[in-house]
Amino acid sequence: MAMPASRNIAPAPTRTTAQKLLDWYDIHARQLPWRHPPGAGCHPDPYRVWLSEVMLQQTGVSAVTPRFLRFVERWPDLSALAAANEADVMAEWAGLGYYARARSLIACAKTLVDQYGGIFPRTEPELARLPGIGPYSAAAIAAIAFGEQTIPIDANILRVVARLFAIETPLPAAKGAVATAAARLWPSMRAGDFAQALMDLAARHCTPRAPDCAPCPMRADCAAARHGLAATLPRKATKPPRPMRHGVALWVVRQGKSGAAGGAQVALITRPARGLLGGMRALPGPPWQVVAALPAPPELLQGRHLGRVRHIFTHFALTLDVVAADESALPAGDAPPIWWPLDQIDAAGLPTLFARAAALARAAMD
DNA sequence: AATGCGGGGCT
DNA sequence: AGCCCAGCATT
Repeated sequence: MAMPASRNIAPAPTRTTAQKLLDWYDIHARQLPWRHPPGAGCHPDPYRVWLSEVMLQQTGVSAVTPRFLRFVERWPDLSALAAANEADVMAEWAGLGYYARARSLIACAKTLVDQYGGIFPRTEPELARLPGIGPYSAAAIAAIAFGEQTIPIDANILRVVARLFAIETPLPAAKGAVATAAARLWPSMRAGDFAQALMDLAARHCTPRAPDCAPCPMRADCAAARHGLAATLPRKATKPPRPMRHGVALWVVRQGKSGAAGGAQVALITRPARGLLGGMRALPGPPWQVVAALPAPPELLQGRHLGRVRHIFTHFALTLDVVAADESALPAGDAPPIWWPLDQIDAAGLPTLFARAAALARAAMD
């Protein structure tokens, strides 16, 4: 394979580069609830490492931390999670996004209990066979929870390595070169600490937009810093524009049966298990349509227009009109709705889009 | 190799 | 308004 475009003319970073970072990490490691501090002498709980890695897939530490603490308080170990009600787990995950992660998490817990005696395998290839654990997470769990000498490469580590070696090939083509460079950089011990050290450096100093190179312990060894390229790496192919979709969410309220539990109820559905917001509860409504321009609200009066919610997904922008409607407006052919107590809507586990639509609807009804 | 899949916080 | 993030599964 040809070497990547690189300005790594000076001697390649050596093992001392890694040692500099480990020394920095021993002082500056972030304290996180799924971690043991460096030098603790034992590895953190694999259950917590696994859960944190899954939550952290495409999700930031600040968003994950409170949700992680809530989750482990509710299900403190693997057996508790494997025995959990699946709808409860999905509702607990609501708002975190990428809901296939939660379904894989449940499947993985059951697999571990049923086929592995409730014990995590400790090698990278075994871990990578489990649901929701891919190449990165398998390597990360093996290194952090079991001390295996693996090389997890996430977006943070990729960024730091691309800069250290001034790899100018655009992503995703640069991944092979980054893996080769990372293997050269990696120390022969403390693989887990080294991975987490790279992540902490990436979060604190080697940031995507405006890296702060002055405090970096590896600055002297960084080819990008020498060439003033740090802020421009890694390079990325330009992304296509985001198309627009439009939808209608129905707000259908009925009076519950009289009695102690009586009260207003709102119609919810459970979305299909696969696909967008899969397996999550939602407001009913017809399928969303791709549009070139938004329809004016008066065109969609199947009921009283309560307001509009705009929501950005990864690959399209949605405008959702929330409409108060009669029970007869529910899409024919759908399964019967779940009649959820209106005063407990916050406990329904709605993903953010529908939580915002419901909040808007309740405000508009007052 | 490319695509689908959330959401919030940053600039 | 765009870019970013402790990626994975599917095709």
